[in-house]
Amino acid sequence: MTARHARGAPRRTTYHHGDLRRALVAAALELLKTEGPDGLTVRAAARRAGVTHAATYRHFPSKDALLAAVAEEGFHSLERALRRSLAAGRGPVEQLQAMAVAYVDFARRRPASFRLMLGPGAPSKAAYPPLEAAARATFAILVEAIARCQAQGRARRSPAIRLATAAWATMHGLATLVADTRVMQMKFADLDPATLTRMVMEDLHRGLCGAVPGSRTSRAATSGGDRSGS
Amino acid sequence: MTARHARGAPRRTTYHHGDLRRALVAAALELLKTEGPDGLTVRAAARRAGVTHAATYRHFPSKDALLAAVAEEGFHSLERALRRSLAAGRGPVEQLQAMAVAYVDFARRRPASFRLMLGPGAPSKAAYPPLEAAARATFAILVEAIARCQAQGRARRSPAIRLATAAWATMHGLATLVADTRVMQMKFADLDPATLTRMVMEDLHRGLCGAVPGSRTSRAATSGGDRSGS
DNA sequence: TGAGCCATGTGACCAGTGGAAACATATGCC
DNA sequence: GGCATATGTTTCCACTGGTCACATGGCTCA
Repeated sequence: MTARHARGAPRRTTYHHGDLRRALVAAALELLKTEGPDGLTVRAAARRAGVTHAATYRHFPSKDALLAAVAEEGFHSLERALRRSLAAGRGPVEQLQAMAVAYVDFARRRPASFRLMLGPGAPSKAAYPPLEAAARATFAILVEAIARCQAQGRARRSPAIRLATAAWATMHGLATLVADTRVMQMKFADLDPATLTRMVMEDLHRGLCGAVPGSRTSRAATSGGDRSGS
Repeated sequence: MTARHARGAPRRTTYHHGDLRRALVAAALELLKTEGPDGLTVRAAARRAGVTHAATYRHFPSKDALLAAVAEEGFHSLERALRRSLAAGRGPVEQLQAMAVAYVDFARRRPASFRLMLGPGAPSKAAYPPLEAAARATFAILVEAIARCQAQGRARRSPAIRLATAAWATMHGLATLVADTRVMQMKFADLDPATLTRMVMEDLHRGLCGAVPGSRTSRAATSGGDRSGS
């Protein structure tokens, strides 16, 4: 029997597929969304594309390479989402907030993709230049937004990289928490992620303790805060 | 041939192992540290314990259960580390900072364990009550530290859970970035993680933009930031 | 002291995985 | 028209997590 085509795979009449590479990436992405990371196997993707699993290796040297292509697609999606969100905010600070919301929302909507792109098992960007490029382009938007915030004049003497790291770590941490719902131990589950993100970014922006007009200015924190005795 | 004992596994003379369960967890942990997550297979762990892979299933119903035991051990380690760090700081804010450093440092020292405990593929805590308990005990330390910060009087009107989330998201985000070194795109790699963590937590504490005496107060951010149009 | 139960370990097996190699087919270029 | 070559198929491999029948021997109890 030839090419046992699984359900969903349009019966192929021609011997050659035509655009198998794209089809494989699409199939893999679909599997990732519907079945999760464990469901994404080379064989399943090939089956879905109506092709033998070995055919995959004509287009990708390894499973990792296929994953890299899927991750790349994910970065493009994320980049588009970030750009869209950017249009919403008026000032740079609002823009950064909106981007954080979009970032976290991406992690919520497509957790498996998010993990594939930024999680532990992610394909090495060094090994796949296009993936690296896609990732870089995506993060550039973020970095620029942060830079604009600083340019706005409210940045402290801290070097840019430091503030950027704080912002990036915070939103990435939130996104990770949201993507891996199982870590939702601190019961903020009743808040929708967008609201949560907006709040946390606001906290980050204002600072955890100080900066509330009317409240006592946080002197202890600003000057040599370290040695404030117990 | 009986019990092909791999290198490192002490030749067993007795038929029964004696304490196989513990040995398996230790072997798995060791594999995790040395070979990474991919190297941690049931068969490899069993081999290292000087036992057939099937013997594993006398003590753990599945690989996942073994992983859960390893993760549990990880939480105990993390808990000890956090408690130690706690002793270092004088005030509650310094304590929180120290704990963040310890948390991130754990992620750096034992990235594979960290991922197993808190990453995407982590065993479901619902399925393994001891694991859940260990995790809960660990996070309790964190939550208490944050609560102490608030009790200190510098907390804003924000509900506790909100500030805790911000702090937790930030340090977890940092730890994640550190554990998955591949994401180190924003080139802060030249900073050692501890310094980086201390800095970021300080930023979180002070706020990204405000709280600098002499600079303009961030009016725009404090009032009605939420209902920015569209 | 002895018998046997039963926890524990073994060996053989299964389906499924990622990957390699040899073979088959069709497409496009000369 | 003919053939090189890109693309897909078959078949095989080592390995994985998991199951099952069987082997072993430490423990309890008569």
